Amino acid sequence: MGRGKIVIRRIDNSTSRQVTFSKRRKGLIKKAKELAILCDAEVGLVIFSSTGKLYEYASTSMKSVTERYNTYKEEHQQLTDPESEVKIWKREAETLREQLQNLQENHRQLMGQQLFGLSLRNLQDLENQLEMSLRGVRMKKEQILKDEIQELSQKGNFIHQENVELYKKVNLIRQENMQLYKKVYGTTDVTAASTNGFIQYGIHGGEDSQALIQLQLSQPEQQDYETSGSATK
Amino acid sequence: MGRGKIVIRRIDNSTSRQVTFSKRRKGLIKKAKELAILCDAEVGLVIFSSTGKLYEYASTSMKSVTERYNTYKEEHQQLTDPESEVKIWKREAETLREQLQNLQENHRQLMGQQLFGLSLRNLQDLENQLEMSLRGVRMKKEQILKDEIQELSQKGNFIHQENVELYKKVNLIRQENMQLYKKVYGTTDVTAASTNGFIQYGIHGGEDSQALIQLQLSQPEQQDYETSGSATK
DNA sequence: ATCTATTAATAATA
DNA sequence: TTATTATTAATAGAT
Repeated sequence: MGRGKIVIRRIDNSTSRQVTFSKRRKGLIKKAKELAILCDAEVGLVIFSSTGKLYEYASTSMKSVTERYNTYKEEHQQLTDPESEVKIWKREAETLREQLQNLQENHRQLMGQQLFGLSLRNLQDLENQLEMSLRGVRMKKEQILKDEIQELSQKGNFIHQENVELYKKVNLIRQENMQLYKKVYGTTDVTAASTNGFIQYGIHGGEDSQALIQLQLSQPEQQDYETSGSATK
Repeated sequence: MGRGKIVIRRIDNSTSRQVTFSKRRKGLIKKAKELAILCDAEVGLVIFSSTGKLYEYASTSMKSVTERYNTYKEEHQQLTDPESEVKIWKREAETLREQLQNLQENHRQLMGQQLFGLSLRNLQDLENQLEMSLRGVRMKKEQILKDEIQELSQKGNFIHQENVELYKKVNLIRQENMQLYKKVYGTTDVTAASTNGFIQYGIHGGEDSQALIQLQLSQPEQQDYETSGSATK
């Protein structure tokens, strides 16, 4: 899965080996995590690099894994030290672990799982909670979309305004042109002028000019789309 | 890297979870082996499935890995007791605290709070999750209600049956009564008997008796309402 | 570290 | 479990 196929044997080049180790170690630990989460498994992983450095991952804790492993293997080992500060930290860990478990149960139920022991009342509460959550999420979603729309709208208005200014200038210049035209050819040939559409381009030029402006506005918006990086992966 | 993208969260469907576990476990162990060989590393991997089955891999041996692991921990934390074990427990607490915080954030979001940093895509996922949860809760609720209805229905049928039996007995006794009546007053006065409605109460007494029975059945159900202690609390 | 062309893993499906 | 295959994910090699 790289620029070329490789054979699975010790990489001789020390640098390459180091680099590959770094990449693959990361990948391995990622996959170990995914397995633990996806399949609700308890995973422990220990890696010593060829230089003797230790890397480890445990879905619960390495202690938990090794203890379970040893129990599973029907062996026993106990290492405890009655140091007082140790006890304090053990208790701290225990407290946290309890909180974690409570939250996990709650969490599962919010995820629609583990609904076994629940009464109708509990389920009703859960349903209400989920509906409220959903409302919150949807409101936030709409908010984002509305903000985006507003931003675009503002930009649109700004550009529209710019265009109006430009049209004013164009009109002025055209009027100047008409004046010059008169001076050069003598009498006013209004029909010729209006046929060229000069007078049409006023600020109060009616519905057509408005439509024209809108049409021109719709083009250059793309560049400023930065909200919600949905394509960012 | 399959037919579709997946989110890394516990797979609900038990069969899918089993299949995925089987595949990914194989993949993980393969990659652990490759890392050990390619990079000359010592690797130990322990996996407990959600059903409690143990799978393991060790590039050398699990004994070697755990021993080296423990040695490393001891060395790296400068011998044992006084401050080092405290550090271990501090780290343990830290790990748990992190897990707790992750779960808490996730939890808050499931509760519809703390939606600030979320992209449209994240919100969409959340919304989907909440909708799925809601479906689960509602299904469970319906299940309970259906079960209750079925239970009541069964009890109803049972009591109905009892009533049918009782009516048979009543009819028999009435017929006996009629016999006695005859014996006492001589000739058969059928009109008097039927006017009292005796013969009407047969097992094949027609639609009316059925309706009557139904009516009487609808009363004494209350006492057996014990599912879902909605009023318990 | 970062960037991609490629290979490898695997999700969905049967 | 195994096999197939369309896709995604990992990563080898290069920068």
